[in-house]
Amino acid sequence: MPELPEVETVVRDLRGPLVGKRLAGVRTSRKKLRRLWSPKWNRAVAGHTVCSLSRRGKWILIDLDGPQLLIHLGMTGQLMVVPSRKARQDHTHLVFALDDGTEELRFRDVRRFGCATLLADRSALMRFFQDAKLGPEPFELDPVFWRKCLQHTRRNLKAILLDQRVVAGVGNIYADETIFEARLHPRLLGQELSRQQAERLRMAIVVVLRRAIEKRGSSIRNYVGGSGLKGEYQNEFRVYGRTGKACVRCRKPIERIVLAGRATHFCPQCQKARRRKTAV
DNA sequence: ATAGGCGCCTGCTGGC
DNA sequence: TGCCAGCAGGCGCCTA
Repeated sequence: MPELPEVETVVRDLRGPLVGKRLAGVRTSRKKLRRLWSPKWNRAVAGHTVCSLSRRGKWILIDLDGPQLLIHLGMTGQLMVVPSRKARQDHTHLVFALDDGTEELRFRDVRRFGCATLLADRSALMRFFQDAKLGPEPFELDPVFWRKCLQHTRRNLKAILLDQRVVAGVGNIYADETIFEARLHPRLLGQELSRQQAERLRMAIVVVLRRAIEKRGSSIRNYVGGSGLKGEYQNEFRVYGRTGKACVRCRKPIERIVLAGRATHFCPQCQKARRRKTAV
């Protein structure tokens, strides 16, 4: 479910119900997440107030006015504030009681590819992202840096867009939609792009992600934002999940291949395999 | 440097 | 109808 637009939607939805609230206590399930929640963090969190919520790539950052709570939703993670009386759904791994305990913040993750971790302060947070070599936000992607990432690599466009060190937040859906928007073939190599094509791709990322955020992300399967409202961008997919269906531009059937180990959808007519030979 | 494969998990769908 | 392979929005690790 969660790529950048979905994570951004969750963060926006949760600001209202969460900012200013005090975390009273933490309860954990026995099942282990990818990065195990350490019991000693329970005390480190208790009594702290949520100062702000933000997003970095696909990470959710909860600033506890000192300690930094970091959550990644993986493939199936959900984060929501609900009345405590409401029955806990299966696969709820972390529960933070809020204020007087009438409400709680719940982290639920069916496949447990997500994780939650606590860092001591902002500088630890900086170090965390540095160690991960997390790339820039798509909306602040410097054209010169971007070109450098493409110029000398023999990786294909799909692999490059999925690489969080190049640009943070793009996943499988938005990679396909972005490459279609730029009218490039996903199998093209970074080094094969002309300067204009590289710039077209960079702008396509921004266009696609902005639009997806406007539509509150994509709800395929059962994704809902932090408020329980569904996303609508799935109704605007032009290639993702449309194998065999007519291209919205040229009516040719959309094809599905595997690149970088992931299902990849594209229009064989609109997205040319080879860059046009430039007359020298 | 880079592609490809696997593993981590659970649940749903489509084809037989 | 029932079963099971295949597939799913992420990511880290290993090998060649």
